[in-house]
Amino acid sequence: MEYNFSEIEKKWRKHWAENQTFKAEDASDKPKFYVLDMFPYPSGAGLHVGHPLGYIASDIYARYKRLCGFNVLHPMGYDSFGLPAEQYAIQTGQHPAITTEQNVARYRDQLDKIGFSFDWSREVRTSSPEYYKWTQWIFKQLFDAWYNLSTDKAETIEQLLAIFKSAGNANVNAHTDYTTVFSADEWNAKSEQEQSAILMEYRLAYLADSWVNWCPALGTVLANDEVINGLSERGGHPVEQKLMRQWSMRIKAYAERLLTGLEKVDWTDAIKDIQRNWIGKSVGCSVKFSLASSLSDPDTSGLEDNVIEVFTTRPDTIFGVSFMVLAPEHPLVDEITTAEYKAQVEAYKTAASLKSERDRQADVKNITGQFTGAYALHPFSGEKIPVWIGDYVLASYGTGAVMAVPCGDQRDYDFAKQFSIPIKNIFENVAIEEAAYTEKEGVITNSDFLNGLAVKKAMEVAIQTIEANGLGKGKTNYRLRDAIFSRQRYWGEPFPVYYKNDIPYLLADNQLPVILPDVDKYLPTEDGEPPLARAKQAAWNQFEGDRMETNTMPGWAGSSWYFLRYMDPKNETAFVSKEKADYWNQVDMYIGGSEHATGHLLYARFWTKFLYDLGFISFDEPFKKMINQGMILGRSSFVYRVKDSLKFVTNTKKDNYETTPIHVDISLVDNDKLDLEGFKAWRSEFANAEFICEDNGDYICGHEVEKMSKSKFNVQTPDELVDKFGADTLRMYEMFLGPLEQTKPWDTKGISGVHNFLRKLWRLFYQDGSLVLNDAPADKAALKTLHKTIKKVTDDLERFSFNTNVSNFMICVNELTDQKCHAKEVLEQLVILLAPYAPHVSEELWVILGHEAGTISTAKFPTFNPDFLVEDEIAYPVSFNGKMRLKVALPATLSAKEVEEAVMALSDTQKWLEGKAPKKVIVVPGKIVNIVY
RNA sequence: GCGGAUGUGGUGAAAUUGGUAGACACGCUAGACUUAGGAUCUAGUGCCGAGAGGUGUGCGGGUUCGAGUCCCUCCAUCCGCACCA
Repeated sequence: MEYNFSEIEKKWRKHWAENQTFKAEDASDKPKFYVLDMFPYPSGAGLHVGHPLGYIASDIYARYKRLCGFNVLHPMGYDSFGLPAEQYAIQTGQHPAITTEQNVARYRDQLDKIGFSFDWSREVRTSSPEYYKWTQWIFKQLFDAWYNLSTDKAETIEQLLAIFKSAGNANVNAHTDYTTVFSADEWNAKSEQEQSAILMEYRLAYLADSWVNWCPALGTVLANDEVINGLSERGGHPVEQKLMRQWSMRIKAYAERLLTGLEKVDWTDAIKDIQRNWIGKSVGCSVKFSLASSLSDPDTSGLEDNVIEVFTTRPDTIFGVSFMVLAPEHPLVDEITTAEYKAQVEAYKTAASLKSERDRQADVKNITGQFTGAYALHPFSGEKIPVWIGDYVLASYGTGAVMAVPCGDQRDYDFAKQFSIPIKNIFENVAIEEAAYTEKEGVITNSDFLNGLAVKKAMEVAIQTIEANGLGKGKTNYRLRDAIFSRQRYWGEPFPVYYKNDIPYLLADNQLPVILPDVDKYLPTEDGEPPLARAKQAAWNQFEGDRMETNTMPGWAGSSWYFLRYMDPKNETAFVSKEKADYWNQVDMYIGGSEHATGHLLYARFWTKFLYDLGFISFDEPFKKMINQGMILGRSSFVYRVKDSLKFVTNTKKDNYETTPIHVDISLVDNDKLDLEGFKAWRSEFANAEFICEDNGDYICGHEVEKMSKSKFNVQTPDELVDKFGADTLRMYEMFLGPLEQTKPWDTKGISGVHNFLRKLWRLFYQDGSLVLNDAPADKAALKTLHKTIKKVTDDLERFSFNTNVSNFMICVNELTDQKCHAKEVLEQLVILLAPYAPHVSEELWVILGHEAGTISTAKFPTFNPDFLVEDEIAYPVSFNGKMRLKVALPATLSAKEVEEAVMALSDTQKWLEGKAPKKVIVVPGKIVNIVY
């Protein structure tokens, strides 16, 4: 019997599907283990070999955990709302649901071929109404919640309303920018409209006018992380700034908890650092500067009522302030600018607003600014400080204004030099002629009550004094911004929101889901309204008030909680039941790409914390451990076209001609050798191609490692490899490629090595068509090989070293082959070890070993017995001055002293000593001998 | 500029705590076998050298009996952030 992988694999996939082998039970005596992959967006292109890499690793781990006696949850689904299906709909008119359905079917087909142990009964799709009903429901909870800083958690708006009605907002400590204080009576006297507007300032999901990244080509708003270098991530269209009324999520309320929560999770430092950086915490204090009116300019009278509030991380340098800078968009700019400077300030503001965010950032070297004519007063010295505007100050960070300390900040220093503003030095014994002194150490001078204090101490004293004088207070700022939650797209979740007199209201729970209505076209309306504005009233399954919300939710809405839905995917009365959420709890192992560091992974943590605050789940971090698989790069092939001709020259001779490299489809290339006829047939323009070949008549292509993409013709699909070599080979080969986390080039050359390994394994069972398995007790060498392998495989799995495990299996099979071992006793254990990696052939061999069909996934994982590894002899490497020169086999029982004596007695030792006496002999028992001479 | 990661044969890589550098595999060389199979088997394969031997983990230093591994300087590549006060 031969190793017929295609029949074996087909048979077992059918068996698993029919018997629901991998269905997870919601309750079990076994401990639970949740292994999750980041679910894919089902794109039209299907899977390439890079996609399954993480899925294979997680599948191996899930299968391993099952063998270790865990109740494993290992689900899969689709993040099926998204732009490509919508773009396709715009072009063809085909409803995105149809496109999505087709793509999902193709993905499923491809995934099935690889033999994953997913529990498909739990599949979720973010675009199905049964799923997005609950996405809408969670949105409702966010709308109906505020953040209580006193309890440091989200609470319901109902609770907040009760306080407002009985006591006003004076004692409410909420995360909000709303500063007006009102009493209970005042609140109760307000109109519904006024109350709604105030509550909006507290809600975690809120409507606000915000500056957004507007992409005219896509007709939609994009999140910061969907914009790359001023272009849209999808499509590469230009993006501009625009003020729009948008739904936002008050994620800033969770900034500190998102930061501290990172300490509780087992993620790589790289991802944690990206998130920390994104949250961007900085500690300092706010300081209020009052404005001075000028006697000579009557225009400035009354200015002293205004204050400019700044945020600084260096309150210790307050006496170094020699000017202030406001962002051009700062609301006080118009008010404080004197008549003399009006025109120049207006011109500067206009110039700044015309520059895109991207230009402003790209233009760091070019220092620009404009004096406003106004002066502020130093809070301690009372000195007059000129107030400038400059676009290096960002309106969206801190207070949009800075106190400039040129001696301690390089940007302030450059600005001062540019505009000849005096620079005051407040650092003792530090030269600032060339550059600012930005170290946070040293001693402060020229600074009144801070004189003689070390920087750290001066910060404390400065904050104390500022607070004591009512000039400001200690404050922490975060760079993290609230997340815009509206998109002007069709293919996303509709909001469970309607408007009456322009006040937004939620639909009732029993009206959910609000189903995506049909529209005639998937484009924005002529007035720039989102596509849903095209829907006729009758097209909505729910319609209340004057109009429905026509924005849809962003892509990250559905993916921020899908891991919870897998726990209870069919629940019609809750997004997940409390019991099931308690049972399955956190994701124990999450595998996916690191590109989601500031998007999905941050939002999912935010929603998890929110749902935890409201008591729906009992954990506040979703992903306990995470591994980020590296990208698999493609290997592109090139042909070299001789300039102005249809001649193509082989790689080794291309330097003799003037050529242009052209990407050629990798399916036409085998081991760099081009299929000439295939190439001519590939594209009509090459039908009459001529070739300048190697001397043996072959045409050899050049190659380069690049990202896989259709346009580079270097996409390798898993399907053809599965057909050629089988899923078990593909699974093992993808693991064998290198460490999971590493970026690595794809190359099919090595796949035969893995395939040959499986054939060699098969030959331990069948040789020349007949079964060679025997019941005889295994000899010592075979047991040693087996237990050595058990140990290595277990250890390597625990540290997620999937690649070295493949070689462990190869070594094991090589040794057993050399030993001519066909003992059931040994092979049975080996097959269980291998089952997570090569599940199909393992199932087949398991049956051949006499077990019931389909039971290997519940077998017991072998345990390592060190007794089998005990050695009688150790081959000691002997080095001289650290260089290994010879080996000597000595009994394992020898003491260090005995080893030394035995080694010194060797004639070879004397030879290497060249007659010199050894100065020192180091013996590490069981390991090595080093002789220093 | 800041933060993170990586750098080892012709190629993918291994070396978990400092202890034989290059396991395992691809490729290549030579040979065997044959029912010609993306077979199988044997031997070899870091570099220099006929050999003895020398040399070798991005560069340069250091610690140590011993360094791919620890410390310092520098270089290169990749990823993320970037006027964040």
